[in-house]
Amino acid sequence: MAKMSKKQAILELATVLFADKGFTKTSMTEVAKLAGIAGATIFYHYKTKEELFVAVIESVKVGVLQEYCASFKDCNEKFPNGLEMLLAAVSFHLHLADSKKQWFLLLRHHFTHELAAVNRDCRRHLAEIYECLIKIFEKALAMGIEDGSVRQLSPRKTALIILAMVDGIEQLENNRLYDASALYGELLVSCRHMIQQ
Amino acid sequence: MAKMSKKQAILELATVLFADKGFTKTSMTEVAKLAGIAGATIFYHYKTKEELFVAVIESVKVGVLQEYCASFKDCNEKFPNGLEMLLAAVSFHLHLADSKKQWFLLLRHHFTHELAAVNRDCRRHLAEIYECLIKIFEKALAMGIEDGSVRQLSPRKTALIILAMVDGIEQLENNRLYDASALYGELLVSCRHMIQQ
DNA sequence: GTACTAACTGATTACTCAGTCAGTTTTATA
DNA sequence: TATAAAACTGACTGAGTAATCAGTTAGTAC
Repeated sequence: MAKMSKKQAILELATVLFADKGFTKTSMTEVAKLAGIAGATIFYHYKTKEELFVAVIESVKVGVLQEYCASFKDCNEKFPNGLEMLLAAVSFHLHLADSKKQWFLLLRHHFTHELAAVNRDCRRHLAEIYECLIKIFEKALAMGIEDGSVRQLSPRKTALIILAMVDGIEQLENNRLYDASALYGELLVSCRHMIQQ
Repeated sequence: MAKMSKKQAILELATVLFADKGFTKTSMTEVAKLAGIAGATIFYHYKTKEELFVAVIESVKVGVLQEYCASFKDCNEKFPNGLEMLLAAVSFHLHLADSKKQWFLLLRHHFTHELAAVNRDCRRHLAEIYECLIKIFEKALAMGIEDGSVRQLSPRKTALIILAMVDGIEQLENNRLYDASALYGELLVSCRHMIQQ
């Protein structure tokens, strides 16, 4: 195992636990125990539990922005048209939500949005994350309208709808009542019909 | 205020609090205080906090099933074709999610699905609720394929996708980052494109 | 009125948790 | 090696928690 600072260990374990069990049911003692440090050490690095949570959200933001920047820079050249770019973006989102389940679990937790309502920093991070997710779709749709592969629609509104749809599918997956991964193919077909000329 | 049994009062207040603050952050003392009864009274009617929660979920199930039965019986006659029926069902879902926010908040809480994984009754109620929501969409789609208003697609899978989409929109609404109600019109148009012939 | 039951309660228990604090260890620097 | 700062810790506190229980009240049948 790579050596890392205790502060970093706290952040990473808190990410796992907050995502898995939620804010309230995760105890600072538990984070400390898993990190192999004294309980009080967490409070040396993070003044309160809430501050730790916001730090976790910030790290998710950094991660999401990195992933998307890496995969969608020079996107104008990479795709034949806007329609194909949008479908690629949806695929990428599904793939990322699978490989980084924790991030998206955290974003969906009720507490995250409750906190965002009263905590500036949390709200800012959340807004930046969502803006990044939406912008990719929006850009693809605008491109598609330009190049004729996408019908006349509001890129912004439709981007929000597609985000909601993809997010809804992931939620379904987490709920375990239905096998959402069996829907990925159908989802892409549906998206295509939804936006194509 | 209408007279009601204390048991009923407990159930209704618990519904509000569980929906609003989640399971963990709602204390039995708080429910009792709001109901104007002694804390121990709750444990006379419901053995544990978990049992109370399951009772709340059950009451949501009863509510959802009633609402949908009332609005979608004789649905074969009420709509010109399957496509229009599906759009009506989507509209109805959006409307219900607005007028009965608590129900859908409860269904989305992480804890609800955690509990469903280990509690038979909770799982059964949840499954019945979702099955009801999906069946309406599925029936409309199957009708639409029959009457030619809907393209060839898997009614079941597409019903799940549409449910996920609608649910995602409502989630967006609750997150308060975006005004999802401004998307309702666009959502219906998107659905139409998605499934029409 | 009496007897019986269901509904209800106040006081208490055993426990968990976020956060504090005084003091110790580690690290960096001179 | 001496000194100061940063990192870390064990022991503790006070507030809040679900659940229990012995006992009280309200309702009903006769």
